[in-house]
Amino acid sequence: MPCLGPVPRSFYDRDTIDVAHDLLGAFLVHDVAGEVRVGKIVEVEAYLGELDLAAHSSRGLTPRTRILFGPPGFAYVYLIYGMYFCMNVVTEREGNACAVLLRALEPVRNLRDRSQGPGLLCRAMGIDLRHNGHDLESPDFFIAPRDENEARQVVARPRIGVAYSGIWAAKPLRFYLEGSRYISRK
DNA sequence: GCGTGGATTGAT
DNA sequence: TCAATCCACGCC
Repeated sequence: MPCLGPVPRSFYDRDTIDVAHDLLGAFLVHDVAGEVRVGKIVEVEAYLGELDLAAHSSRGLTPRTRILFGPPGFAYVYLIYGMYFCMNVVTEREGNACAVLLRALEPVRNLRDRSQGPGLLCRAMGIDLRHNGHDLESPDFFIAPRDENEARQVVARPRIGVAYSGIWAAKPLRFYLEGSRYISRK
């Protein structure tokens, strides 16, 4: 069982790869009209800021990427392919436009639809554009910490769907829990 | 104003 | 392999 309550903002105000690792096994919690949906994060991707050609922030500060350039601990949600949403958590200090994409959840409570893959994750959790810029310190939508005593193995692989990003495409910035049956793809 | 393409997904 | 579906963003 997840211990209830959000991780502090300082959790996000760290190196993005460290945050990505510590998000694996943590719990995404969203109160949807009184129904509390909970999923265990089993797969993420790190996006390392303006230098990372796979990151949205690599094209600079625009209306869409405003949240990425802001302080850590906020949700960056965007529409992809006109039909799905993707959720990131903003990391590192304000101005370092880094983030971690949440890619797959293991269902814990009130998750009836599949949540493997960033689009399905948002659909199952009831996340959409209204949550862009949401402060993850708030009680209705937050991330609760993982159990640090739980044994686990983290696998690093190239990120999905970023073949256009040159040398950044091959970097092992996708992380998942080894053995989880809920990761989005092999 | 117009054209292009995307951090996806599921069907063919 | 491809279509669904829509908007951000670059360029005219």
